[in-house]
Amino acid sequence: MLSQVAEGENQVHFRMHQFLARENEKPDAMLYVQEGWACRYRLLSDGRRQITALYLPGDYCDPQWALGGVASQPVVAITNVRALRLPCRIPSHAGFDGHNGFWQALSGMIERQANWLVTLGRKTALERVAHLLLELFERMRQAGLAYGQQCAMPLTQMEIADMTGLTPVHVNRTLQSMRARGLVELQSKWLRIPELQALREVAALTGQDMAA
Amino acid sequence: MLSQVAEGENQVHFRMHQFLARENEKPDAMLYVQEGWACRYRLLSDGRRQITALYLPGDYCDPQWALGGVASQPVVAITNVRALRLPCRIPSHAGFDGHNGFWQALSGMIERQANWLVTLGRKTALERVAHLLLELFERMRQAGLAYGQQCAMPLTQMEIADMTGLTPVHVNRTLQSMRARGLVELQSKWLRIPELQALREVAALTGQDMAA
DNA sequence: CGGACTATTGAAGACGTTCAAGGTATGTGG
DNA sequence: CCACATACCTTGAACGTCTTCAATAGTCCG
Repeated sequence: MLSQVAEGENQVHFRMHQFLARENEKPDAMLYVQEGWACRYRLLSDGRRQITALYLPGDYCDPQWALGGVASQPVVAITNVRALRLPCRIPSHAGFDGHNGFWQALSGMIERQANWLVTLGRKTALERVAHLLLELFERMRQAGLAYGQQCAMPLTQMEIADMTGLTPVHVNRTLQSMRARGLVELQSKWLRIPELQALREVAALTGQDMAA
Repeated sequence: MLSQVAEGENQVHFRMHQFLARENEKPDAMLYVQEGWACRYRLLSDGRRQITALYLPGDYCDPQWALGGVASQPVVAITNVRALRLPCRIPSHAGFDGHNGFWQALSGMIERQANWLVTLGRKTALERVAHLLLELFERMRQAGLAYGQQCAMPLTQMEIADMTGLTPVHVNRTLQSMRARGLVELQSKWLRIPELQALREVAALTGQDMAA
């Protein structure tokens, strides 16, 4: 997708739990994630945390940096991450070549964000977790990282909780319920979805929520 | 803010409850809201509704249309709306003139969306309603439509519920609690905030959430 | 092998929902 | 200008989902 020229020079690595960006920092480059997962989040003063975006291989981190010039929320590596540094500016819309993925990435991020507003505002624990697992699988599949009906899933239950707005305890119970129903198989950081359609129905998606 | 040339020709009106855009429609123009309120939302199959964005005077509806070319969620007028039709395309970033507000509007929308993820995922009813009323007041103030510590607030309690992810009944009780504490005065579509700082603390904002 | 993080389980409790009814505005047509 | 219909707001009581607290097991990795 990107030019191979001088890739090595612009490649950067982050270890698990290392920051890709800190709050209110002015990033000097956007990152094109090649390997590993990261997340953007916000922390409330009493410790409550909400993850507001996930970055998977093939994602730009973060398109918004090119708009405002500032990272308003911290981004931290969930696993080890390998990425490419890209110029942090709005590409000319005339020359779509080179970074033709930028607008698509920005649009996709806004779309996903709006979908999560619906999920966090109106859905049950079961629907929330289903939404998350489905989105992860679909995004991994589009990145060419799904194998059949399964893919890597490095999130801990606490991270799932911080994404879905639940407590880790309740995520645990919800996952058990889903396993018991045969909706998902999830163990040792690996996710398998026996019946994609069944999980879609449980997630209460509207059809516009994500690539079918 | 916008050129006065030929304004009349491009001015459009929408009545309360009329659609500014329908789901999956390809809008032929962006709208610059001059007067009135509108909202974007998503409806689940069982009737649950979540509002995902509010459009107030001075807002663009919707910047994202210029990116994807499609309105993925319906937009409906909350009050009567007067707006200007603008070309629905990404402005050249070299020529900021004319639509210099576009990037700022887009960036602001993404920012607000991320803040609502935090609120819907992690905050209590009281904090949610406080966040909403504060945001409305601040945005109205920036649009020059606040008078002292008050501004118009045309939302019904049901619309507040669909924005905050609560039930209308609980919004009612939350508002009463806020009134009893002297945090807000809200009657006949008019909002007054006696102590801005007190409400900010109740909203559990982080300082980055919105213009101070 | 030890230490820390992660997952699991149980019991009690809180916050918000649901259902239902009554009261108050608001706007329209006669 | 009043009558009426509709929408909106308010209140009460019972219920349910999810949280909180706490303790135990499992897993990973140096």
